[in-house]
Amino acid sequence: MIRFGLCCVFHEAPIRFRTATAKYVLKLRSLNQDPLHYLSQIILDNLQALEQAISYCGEHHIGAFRINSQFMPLYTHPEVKYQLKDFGEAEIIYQKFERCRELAKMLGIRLTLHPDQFVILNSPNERVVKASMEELEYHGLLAELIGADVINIHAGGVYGDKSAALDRLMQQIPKLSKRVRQRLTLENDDKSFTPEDLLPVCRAVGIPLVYDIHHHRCLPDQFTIDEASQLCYQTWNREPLFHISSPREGWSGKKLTSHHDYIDIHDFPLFWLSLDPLTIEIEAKAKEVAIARLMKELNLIY
DNA sequence: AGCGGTCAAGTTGAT
DNA sequence: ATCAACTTGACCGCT
Repeated sequence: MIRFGLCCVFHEAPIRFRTATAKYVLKLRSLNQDPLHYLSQIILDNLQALEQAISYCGEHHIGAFRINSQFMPLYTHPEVKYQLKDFGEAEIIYQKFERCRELAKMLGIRLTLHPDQFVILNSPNERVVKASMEELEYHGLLAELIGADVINIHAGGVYGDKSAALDRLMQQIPKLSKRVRQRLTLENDDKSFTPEDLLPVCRAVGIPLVYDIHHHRCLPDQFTIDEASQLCYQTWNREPLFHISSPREGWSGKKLTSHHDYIDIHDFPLFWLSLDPLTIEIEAKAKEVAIARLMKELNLIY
């Protein structure tokens, strides 16, 4: 069984997640107003949106949903930081998390997380590494609360010495909590680290590799797409996860890295359909509309 | 209601 | 030197 995953937001369906800025929260505090109430209201709204998102996926044959890192906004911000138990509405929030977890389980919707570009485990700057570890621990908590089995990150920067950079990455991973390590995955990127670079790291540390075919096309290595797909697939101890996208201006355009509204069917390797099981997250700006079109073009009848 | 300025964080490469 | 890109616009406040 192949399933497609939607990333973070909806294009047409009226389901929206909220965020907050540190500036505004700090302003509330300076005005002696209660920022916790503001933040808990955002989280409650996000929980309602998540429930809607999971239901939508269930109704539209979308098998996975990636949750935005800002689900609990500013959780790790040095000047904001809060804990759920600080909220007056804490019990309701925990109940709604459980409700989302159960709904996703009942509908068979896989939930994933993708911490953003500021999580750099291999930075030479130890403050960056420390902040990254804290951010990952927040994702571990969030993953447990919603029942996500993937926390997917990139390998970080190169800093002029790729193998030293990968060594530093391998040093940091064992320091993470179990609930993060059990979910942590690496992904090949479009500028620095190929599947060839990361496969040995993943094997050594015992974490899976998310294969991003678009990144691999932007930054190829010795492996063909078929070979990389197979090798990445084999790193998984649970249902494998791949990414796909198409370049905004086509493969003859000058910027290959920005995403198109839809997936060009020619960019989709048909042999992926024989990989079972598999989750494919669709990175296309038209979001759920792009998934519907892709499924139709692939003639997948559910 | 609509719109504009603004928003935590790191690294890379295009301009 | 500056800035866009990266998983992604959404936030408040002014008119």
